[in-house]
Amino acid sequence: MTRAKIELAYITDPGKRKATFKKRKNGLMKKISEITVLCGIDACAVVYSPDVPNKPEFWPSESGARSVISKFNGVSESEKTKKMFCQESFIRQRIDKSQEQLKKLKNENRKREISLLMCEYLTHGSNNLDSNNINYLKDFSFFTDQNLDEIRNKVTVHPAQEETPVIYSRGEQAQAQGHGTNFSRKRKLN
Amino acid sequence: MTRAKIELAYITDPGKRKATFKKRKNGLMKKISEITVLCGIDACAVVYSPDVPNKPEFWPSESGARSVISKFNGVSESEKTKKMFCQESFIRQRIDKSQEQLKKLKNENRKREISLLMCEYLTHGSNNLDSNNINYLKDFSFFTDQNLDEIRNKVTVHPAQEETPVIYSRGEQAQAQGHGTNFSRKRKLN
DNA sequence: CTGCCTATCTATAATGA
DNA sequence: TTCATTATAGATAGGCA
Repeated sequence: MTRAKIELAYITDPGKRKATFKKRKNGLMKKISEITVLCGIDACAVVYSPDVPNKPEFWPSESGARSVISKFNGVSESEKTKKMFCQESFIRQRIDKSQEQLKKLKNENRKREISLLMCEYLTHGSNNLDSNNINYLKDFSFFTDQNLDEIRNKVTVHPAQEETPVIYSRGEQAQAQGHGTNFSRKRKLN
Repeated sequence: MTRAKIELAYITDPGKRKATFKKRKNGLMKKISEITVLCGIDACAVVYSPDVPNKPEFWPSESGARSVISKFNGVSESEKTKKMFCQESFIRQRIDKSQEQLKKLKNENRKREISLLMCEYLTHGSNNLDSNNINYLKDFSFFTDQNLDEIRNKVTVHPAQEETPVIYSRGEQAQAQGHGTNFSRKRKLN
């Protein structure tokens, strides 16, 4: 309870000073917004918080304060801010796009890698399927399943049309030779 | 006597509005000087009086206000700009990195594509090298040259070691069959 | 207008959770 | 440290000179 009359002097106790600052800062903000609304005028306040030397706080808002201040030094800050925001979102879009493209390429790359491995295997027999290659078998079988689904789909929809790459149909053979896995089959989305 | 609770809305009566403005303006000034002294901080307010559109009033003093405002404009703006610049360059770095990775992946992808084509060609003969495939011949030969260089390099440095993929050595045959180009040869950088 | 008055409203210092 | 409380200091709307 405010028993003590405020003595208009610097508050030495840090805790008290901080508390007082917070309360009075809020009060100030309220007063400013009130006079602004009641009297239909422009007004603003700028306060440098203690312990945060370079981060002033403003009322009624930063843009509002900037608007008021720029009135008398003739600079429109809102333009700047807006411009910067646009630039930033543009850059973020570019990043997202690149990342997506990257993802696609990685997948495509993986697919081709597996196909190459298949080709190598079919050309030289199982002696090349050593411990270094065994790690590819899962993907091998997965892509084979995918290709099989694709082929069957094409055969059903366009029975006379055969565009499936040769290597992919070889992949089917390879799987038929006993390298199937329990990978779940996923339909290819065209 | 303040019998009526203040309703936070524009005061339509000019006389009342003016009176309120004057009182509240003084109160505001007092509050600002108080918080300034009590908490040892910099603060200022700028108020545009009604009927005097282009002549704002300042506290704690015009020079004081200008000092605070210039701090506000100068320091906070430059900080912001700096920060934004940092953020922007960080984002640009990410973009560059992504683009570079993209480029590498594209190249790798191309290489594998060509290898696949080689494989297909070797397996089924030249009847598959139709007009759709002819466009790949340049890259085909380019990568073959690259692979040849790589192989020769390895043979020179490690004569007993043979790790070159089979398809690549097949590529050498393919080129020997007469598909060479005038592509400049680039040494592979390990 | 300009101040002053005063009943009431508002802000807030000190305290406790 | 941050909220909620509360009693008191401070601010102020409307009236009046």
